[in-house]
Amino acid sequence: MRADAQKNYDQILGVAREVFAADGAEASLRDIARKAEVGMGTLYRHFPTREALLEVILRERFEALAAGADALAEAQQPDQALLAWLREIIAFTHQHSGVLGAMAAAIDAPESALHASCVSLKAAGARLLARAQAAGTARPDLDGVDLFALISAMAWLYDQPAFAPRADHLFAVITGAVMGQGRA
Amino acid sequence: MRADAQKNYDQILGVAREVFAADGAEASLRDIARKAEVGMGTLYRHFPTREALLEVILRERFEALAAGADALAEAQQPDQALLAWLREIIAFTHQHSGVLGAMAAAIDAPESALHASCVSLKAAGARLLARAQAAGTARPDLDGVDLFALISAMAWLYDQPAFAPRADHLFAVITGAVMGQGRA
DNA sequence: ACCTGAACACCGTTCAAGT
DNA sequence: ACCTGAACACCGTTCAAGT
Repeated sequence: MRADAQKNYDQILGVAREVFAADGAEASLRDIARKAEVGMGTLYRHFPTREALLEVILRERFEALAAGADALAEAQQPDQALLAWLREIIAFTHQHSGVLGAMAAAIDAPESALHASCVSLKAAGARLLARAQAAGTARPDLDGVDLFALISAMAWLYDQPAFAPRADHLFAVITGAVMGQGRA
Repeated sequence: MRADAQKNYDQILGVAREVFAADGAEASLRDIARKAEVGMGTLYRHFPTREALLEVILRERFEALAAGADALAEAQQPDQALLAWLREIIAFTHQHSGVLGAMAAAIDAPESALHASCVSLKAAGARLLARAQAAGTARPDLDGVDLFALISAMAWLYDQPAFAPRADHLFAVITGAVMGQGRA
């Protein structure tokens, strides 16, 4: 890559990190270009879609979450590992509002730049879920998509100001249902 | 109201019903004004906010749902009444995508035109919940806001194309948790 | 190669001017 | 009183023109 192109690429990425963190996944791309001091065409050249930009920013976090799933599986009981991982992923989405909405849209869209991340994150969760199910500590009638959907729904709850104060409690209710401990 | 004003009011309302049903609660107001063949100012004169327009359109449905809650309480066992009402409200939101997101935002906003509807709907659900709790067939650690939050989250799941095929199943999982039957 | 910024087609909201 | 539609400040996306 040419030196000036590399500089613009880095500049856009740095600004986008801040703006997405502040405004969520629906943040203004124009605003990002403006703050990065590049033309709109430059932003589009480097990142043809919003998803492409999000993907680069979130990739390492996704990889860490997927790796974390396997580490937890090694270290803890099946149900505790699943629960700990759910806490991790929710803590992550909590700082990136709307990201799981974008992920949900990318699950069925193979052409989306976020698709691969969705699939591997879903698979990481599905492995933990299957392990807990084999141990009899998770509902057997859930699959990877169900788990992803429930995670997304919980992330959505955390994003709503009216519900955020109760979101930790609702997390416990929903994960309780996943663990088959609805009466806990 | 002047005759021409009344005519415009009715026209806007009729068009808005269709457009909101087709495009969801975030539908373009400009599009509504255009299809109703009125100027933007006319739309704003009659409905100063998007919420005001939504409220008029949804009010009778909300009232029916609140009345339905009391009718169910008369007719059925506490847990069955609550479950049947949850089905009703989800069926309703299913046809009006995004409406519960708008409702969630209005819960903590007394100035919103949707606020009163939120409160009465929340109260209707809370009555059914309290009755089931008293009978020992619903988790005692949930309140009206929690129930509203879970309903909203389920409506959000139905609105996501990737999750919609599993939404009925996830409805069963979540309501199972409310009923304290996570292991069902 | 790569960049810029205007152009285009949208949006919500306001308001001067008309009847 | 009430209505209209242009104006303003945004947005995402594209593309001719520049270096």
